[in-house]
Amino acid sequence: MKTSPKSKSAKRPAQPLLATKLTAAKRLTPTLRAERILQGSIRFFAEHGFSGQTRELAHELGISKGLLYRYFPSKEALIERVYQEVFLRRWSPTWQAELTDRNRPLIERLKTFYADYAKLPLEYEWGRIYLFAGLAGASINRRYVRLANERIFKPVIGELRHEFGFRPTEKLAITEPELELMWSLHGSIFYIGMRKWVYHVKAPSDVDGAIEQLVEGFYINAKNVMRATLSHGGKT
Amino acid sequence: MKTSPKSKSAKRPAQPLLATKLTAAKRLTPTLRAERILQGSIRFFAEHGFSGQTRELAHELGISKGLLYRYFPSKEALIERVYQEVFLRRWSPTWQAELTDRNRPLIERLKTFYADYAKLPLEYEWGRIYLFAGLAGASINRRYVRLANERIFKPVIGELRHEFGFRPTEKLAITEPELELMWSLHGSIFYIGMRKWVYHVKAPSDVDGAIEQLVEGFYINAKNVMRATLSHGGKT
DNA sequence: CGTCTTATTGAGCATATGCTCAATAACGAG
DNA sequence: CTCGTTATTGAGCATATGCTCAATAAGACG
Repeated sequence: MKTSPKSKSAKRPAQPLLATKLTAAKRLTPTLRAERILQGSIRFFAEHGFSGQTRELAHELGISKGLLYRYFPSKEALIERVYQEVFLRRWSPTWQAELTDRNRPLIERLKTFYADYAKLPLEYEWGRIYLFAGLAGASINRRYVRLANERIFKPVIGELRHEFGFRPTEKLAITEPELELMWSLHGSIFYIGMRKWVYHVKAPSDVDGAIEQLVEGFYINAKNVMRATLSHGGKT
Repeated sequence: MKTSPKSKSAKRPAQPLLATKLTAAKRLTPTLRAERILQGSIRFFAEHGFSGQTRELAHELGISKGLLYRYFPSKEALIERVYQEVFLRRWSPTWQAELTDRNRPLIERLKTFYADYAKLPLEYEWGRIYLFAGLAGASINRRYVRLANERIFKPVIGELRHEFGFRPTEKLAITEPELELMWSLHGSIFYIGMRKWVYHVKAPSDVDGAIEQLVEGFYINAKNVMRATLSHGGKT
C-alpha cells in the first residue's frame, strides 16, 4: 500500500496553503526551537487533547515530525513537559505572603488574591489541559491539588479562623466543612472557565465582578459555617 | 474504496477450527443485545473517553467487533446514542413541580431538590462523559445547559425573588449576578464529582451534608445579592 | 433429527499514527 | 567561496483502528 507514488505526488504538488515554508525560520538554536515546540504543544494539546497527532502538531509548528523527536524523545515526554510548564511554572511566589499579610483587611486580601489567582484556571490552556490530564488519569492533578491545599486552602482557613476569633489550625485541626468551603469557591471559579472553554456557553460579561461576588459570598459563608461547626470550645 | 478486487478472492483460507470461542456469546434478541451494547458503551466511554477503541469495547462486551456494527452503523452513531441515554433520559419530570410548590418552605424545597438532582453530575458516567463531550466540542453540553437554564435556573430565581419580596422574573428580567449565583452553586456541586471521578482526590465523606451546606450558603448569598442588585424599585 | 432464519464471528482492508534514519541544506569558521 | 557541523526533512516501518463481509452456528419449528 506504500507503493503508490502517483497518488502521492498528485496530492502534494507544491505548497498550496499558507505557511508551509513561509515560517521557514529554519535552523534555530536548540534552546529556542525546544521552547517553540513546547509553547506550540501547549496550545495544540489544549485544543485537541493528548490524543492529537504528532503529525498535525508538527504541521502547526511549521516543522517536520522528525524534528519533534529530536527535542523530545517521545510524545509522552513532551506531554510531561507540558504539564510542568503549565501547572508548576505559573505559581506566583508572592501569593502566600499577600494572603497572610495582616496589615490589610482579610476580605480585601482575599479579593485581590483571587482576582489574580483566578487567571490561572480561567485560562484556556490551563483549564483544558488540566481536564484532559485528569480524565487521562495523570498524576499531575493530585500534585496540583496538594499544592493548592498547602499554599491556599490551609493559609486561607487559618486567616479566616483568626478573623472570626477561632483557634488556629495548629491547635484545632481543619474540619471537613471548612475544606468544603474552599473547594466550593474553587469549584465555582473553575466552572466559569469550563463554561467558556468547555461548554462554549455564555460566561459572565464581567469576570472580575463575578469573582468578587464569589469571594464575598465565600467570606460570609465561611463565617456562618465556622460559627456553626467550631463554636464548642473553638473560640479563643 | 470498493474498487480493489485484486487478490481478494484468492486469500480466503477460512479457519473454521475455532474452539477459541470460549466466551460463546449467546444469541440474544436484537432489542436486548442493543441495550447491552448501549449500557456497556456508556461505561466504556466514561472510562476511556471517546477515543477508546471499538475493538476493546467489543472485547469488554464479550462480543465481536462485527456485531457492534450490526446494531450501530458507526462509532459516531453509538456515541450519539450514549449522549441521549445519559443526559436526556435521566431528567426527572417531577423536579419542576417540586421546586415551585409554595406549600413548602423554599429552603426546604431547594435542599430536597438538590439532594436528588446532584446525583446526576455526581455520577461517574454522567460526569466524565459530560466532560469528554464538552472537550470534544459536542453540542450536547449546550443543549443540556439550556435545559438546566429553563427548568432549574429560571424557576429557582423566580422562587427566590418571591421569597425575598422582589418582582417576578416576568416583570424584571433575570440579572447576571443572579445567574452567576446559580452557576456558582452548580459549579460547586459538579466540582465534587470532578474531585472524585477526575482528579481522584479526597471527596467529602458526607456528600449529602456537603450539598446541604452548599444550598444553605447559596440561599443566604442569594438574599444578599438580590438585595444589593435589585433593590432600586425592585421591591414589590 | 433436519431445515431455515439470522445472530454472531473474525480475517481482512484502508487508513491513521508514533517513531526512525539516511539524506539534505542552512549557518559559521577559515 | 569552501568546508564542516548539525538543524531539518520526509519516506518508510510497525502497529493501531474504524469498518466490511463471507462464513458459521445457535436457536425455532416441524
